Amino acid sequence: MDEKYFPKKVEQKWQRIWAESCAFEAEVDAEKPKFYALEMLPYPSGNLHMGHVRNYSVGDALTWYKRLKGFNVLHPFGWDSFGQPAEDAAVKRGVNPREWTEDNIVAMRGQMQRMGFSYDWRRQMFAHRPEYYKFDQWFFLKMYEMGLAYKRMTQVNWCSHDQATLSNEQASGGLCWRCGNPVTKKDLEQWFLKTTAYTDQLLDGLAEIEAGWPASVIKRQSDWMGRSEGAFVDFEVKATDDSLFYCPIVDGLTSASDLGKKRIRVFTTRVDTIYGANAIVLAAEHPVIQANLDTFSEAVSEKIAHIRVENTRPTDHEIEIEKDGIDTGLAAVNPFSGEELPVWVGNYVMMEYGTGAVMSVPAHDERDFEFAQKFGLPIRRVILETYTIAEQAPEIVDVIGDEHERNEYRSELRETTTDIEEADDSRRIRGVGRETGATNLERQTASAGGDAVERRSDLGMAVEDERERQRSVAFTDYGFLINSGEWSGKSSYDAKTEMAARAASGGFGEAATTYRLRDWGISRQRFWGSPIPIVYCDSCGIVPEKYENLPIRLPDDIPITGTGESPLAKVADFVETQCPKCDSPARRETDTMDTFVDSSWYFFRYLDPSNDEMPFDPEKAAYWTPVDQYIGGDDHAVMHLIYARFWTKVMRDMGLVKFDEPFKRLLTQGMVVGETFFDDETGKKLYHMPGTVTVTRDAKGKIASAVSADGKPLKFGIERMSKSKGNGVDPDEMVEIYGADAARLFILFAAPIENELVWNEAGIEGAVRFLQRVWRLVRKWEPTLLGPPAVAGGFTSISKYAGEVEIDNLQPPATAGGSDRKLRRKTHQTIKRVADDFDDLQFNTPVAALMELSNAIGDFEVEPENASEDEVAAVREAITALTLMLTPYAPHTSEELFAVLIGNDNGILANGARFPEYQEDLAKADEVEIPVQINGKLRSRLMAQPETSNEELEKMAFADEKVREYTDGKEIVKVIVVPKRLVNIVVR
RNA sequence: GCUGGGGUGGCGGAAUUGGUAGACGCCCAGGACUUAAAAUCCUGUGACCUUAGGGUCGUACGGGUUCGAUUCCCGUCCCCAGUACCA
Repeated sequence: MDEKYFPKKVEQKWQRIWAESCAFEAEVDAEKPKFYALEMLPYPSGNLHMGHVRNYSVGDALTWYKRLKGFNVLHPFGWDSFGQPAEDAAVKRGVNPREWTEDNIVAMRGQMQRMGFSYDWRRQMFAHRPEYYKFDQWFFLKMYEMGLAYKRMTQVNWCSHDQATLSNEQASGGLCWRCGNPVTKKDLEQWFLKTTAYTDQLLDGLAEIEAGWPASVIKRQSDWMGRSEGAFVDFEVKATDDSLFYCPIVDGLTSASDLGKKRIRVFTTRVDTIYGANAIVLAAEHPVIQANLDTFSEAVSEKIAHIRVENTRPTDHEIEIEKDGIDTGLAAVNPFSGEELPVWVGNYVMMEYGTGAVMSVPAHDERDFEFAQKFGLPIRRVILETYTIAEQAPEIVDVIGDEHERNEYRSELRETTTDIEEADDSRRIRGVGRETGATNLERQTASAGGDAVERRSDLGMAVEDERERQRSVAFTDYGFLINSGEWSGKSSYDAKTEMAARAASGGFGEAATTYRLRDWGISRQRFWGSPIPIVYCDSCGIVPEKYENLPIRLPDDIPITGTGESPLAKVADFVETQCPKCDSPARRETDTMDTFVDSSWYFFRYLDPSNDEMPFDPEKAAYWTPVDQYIGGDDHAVMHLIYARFWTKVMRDMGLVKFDEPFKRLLTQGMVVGETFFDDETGKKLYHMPGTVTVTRDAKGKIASAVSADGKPLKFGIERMSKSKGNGVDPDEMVEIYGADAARLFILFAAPIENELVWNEAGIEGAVRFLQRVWRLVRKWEPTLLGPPAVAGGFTSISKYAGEVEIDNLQPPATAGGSDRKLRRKTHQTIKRVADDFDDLQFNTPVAALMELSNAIGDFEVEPENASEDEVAAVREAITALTLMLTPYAPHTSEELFAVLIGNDNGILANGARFPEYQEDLAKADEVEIPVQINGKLRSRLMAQPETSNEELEKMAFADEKVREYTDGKEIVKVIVVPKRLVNIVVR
């Protein structure tokens, strides 16, 4: 073995051996448990950035671990290679999108391979190649047959200057990203996939995967789909001149009963507040408004037109839009109270959600409150909060609310009530025998030590102020109904359900559920995507292509200008075709599919990448899928992960797969950010590489000033690392300077995987140092180490490449208690820690454990030349285990060291080696340290056998000199002994 | 605003889920080796006090529960992320 560790040499050697031995190629093998490890596929921008490296380093570490644990691991890679950047490059530089994409893939694959990631490259998929997008089209046709793909009019962002459709990002701020002209909305016919047909399944399925997914992702998906349970309520409309009023009957929005009544339907989640309604507010686009525009006064019509125009303006998220609206002069009757309410148009009501009409209840809804205040509408309170009620009925307090609220009340109730009852309804708790109600302020005063009587008199004013403040905002919680006719006195929470039922039985509404999730618009007026396989025929209409005509190929060479409608529309060869039904001349659809289509099912293509008939063989899918672990950035928490889940459910309904959820477990890794320095004169950004920037820092480690190599002061900040930001560390450079193993080790050690990672150069140097230390250790012991490997589990089954290697199952040395015994204990404790952490998907803490083990080997008192057989055995076991466990972080280095250990250069780790086995009897400590506390303060420590009884420990504690100091002459109140943990003596 | 997640040394972060707070690494300081430097190795490294044995404080802040709280409960402040008038 080389005296020094040369990462580059080692890495190139093992990358070659792995490739030659096809080490990472996996096939279906019913005998072995499978593990499908998947990382989100990248867009081939041309450069790997550190975010990618982090993502693939985690995935690869897990892959190595599972492989060493004996799983048949599938670890594939592919390219999300359709999409806008290729078209932008074509526009800007006149390059061919296909060539540009292919070149980028070649460059990035080279970078990936230099990092040494263990992929089965045979299974690589490319979204932009016809062999793949053929099946995008295949799925589209299937969904069309299933009624899940349909076409309808919708609005797109449109730049009339460039004659181009724009994505929301390209139209941000309401201006075209290219020419800066204002963006308008344009109606276009677009294809949609019916994701809404699966909304409930997508929501309910979250429960199935909840345990394996980050809570934040589950939450965001659930919010995105936005299920709200509530009720529809129909309000009868009255106009001053009824004969002029026209109520179009629109499904779900309005209704006309047999009595000829004209009704507007509102959606509300809080029917219980309906007695507090002061108006009905409609969206400007509401059909009832639009149908009756001529009956309104000119001022009203103008205002409505104005609101409508304002609504189409793309909104800037930062600015809160001021409430606006107008009274139409129409009236509507509250079906519960019989009260007549004015009908308004309001800019805060959206046509796209619910029914485009709301009942305005200012006392109990913040938006309605704001609206009522602005226009001087009456505000009537119909719910009182629980506390106020409690004063009237002091025996029983019902608390209805979320977990947090209930906790808050529960802890207060403990002080003031004799009994707490947890009701069956998990949302409620009930305190019995409560003394008094109290406001927040009173409770705080009380807990600060105020006397009850004094509190009431002295703080009376303050309490009133507090109550007044509460009246000045909308009260949106549940409570008890007042001013609500026959419902007064009821709990509003219960009334909500009962009132919805009343609406249904009275024929003026029903319980209803609405969703935020819309159908998925997949049409893109772009070139670089899968063509939608549809033909328009003058006689047959919309005709799906025949399966045998797939793939509908993209033309090879077409001018791309970035303006005008879909570029494909300009290619006559593409557009002109024959009707698949009647063979007469017809036109092709020229829109292409959203690239999210490609990423919705790519992970199934890996299972069967060259299948020409089907997207994949269902039998192969039955073995490999679902994905056991998916890893990627949380920027895909919503769209991609909902679409992929939707696609899976559709495939299940098509009979291709037999499960509901594609990803059992999801890991979202945090961003990699870097300190970025700006040269003020040139505007250039620099990443802080050694020697390029001199930095001074303040006491907190924050940058105080930065100076470039040539002495110029620089500006600085922290930004996401990427090529486009100009602050990306180039992975190739990392590999060149430090080696791939060190880069991977550092990136996994530096922070928990879900945290943001601030890249710093000193840290990676630490990783190199650690690898060098391990290298030196092995070299130091090398003369004594040759022979069969020395750890149980190390080598059970060995592949054809490496040859058979015997297991050397060491027995614990007879002379327990020496330094060898200590090292063996550390070795086995480490094995347990590392395996447990990997199983928990923790990648930073095992490194610390491995460093400790390596330090322990380094601290071994005996030199190799004087070591006894047992001592050599202990060291050999420790080094063998260390090397094996280091593999997921530094596979090249581990292979090289392992080859030294066993004298076999064939790549044993990649070809059948096993993770070391933890042996409990060896890990067990001979002695444990027992801290002794007096009144909870640490005063002394005892050494004891782990099996020492509680009584014995107590006796030992009292015998301790230091303990005596604190206990002599004191009364012993209590002694707590926690076995193997501690002794706490309470004295007075 | 709302929702979710957080707040532990100079820094990244540990802590068996209620039981010795600060593992491991980085930075920094001192020492050994060297003609010298680099590399390497050793020592120290939460704060304050100290009679050198230790003592006191310390996990954003204020309370509570407990023999014991970074961990559980309540309140306050701050940071990050998501979201945006979703009725």
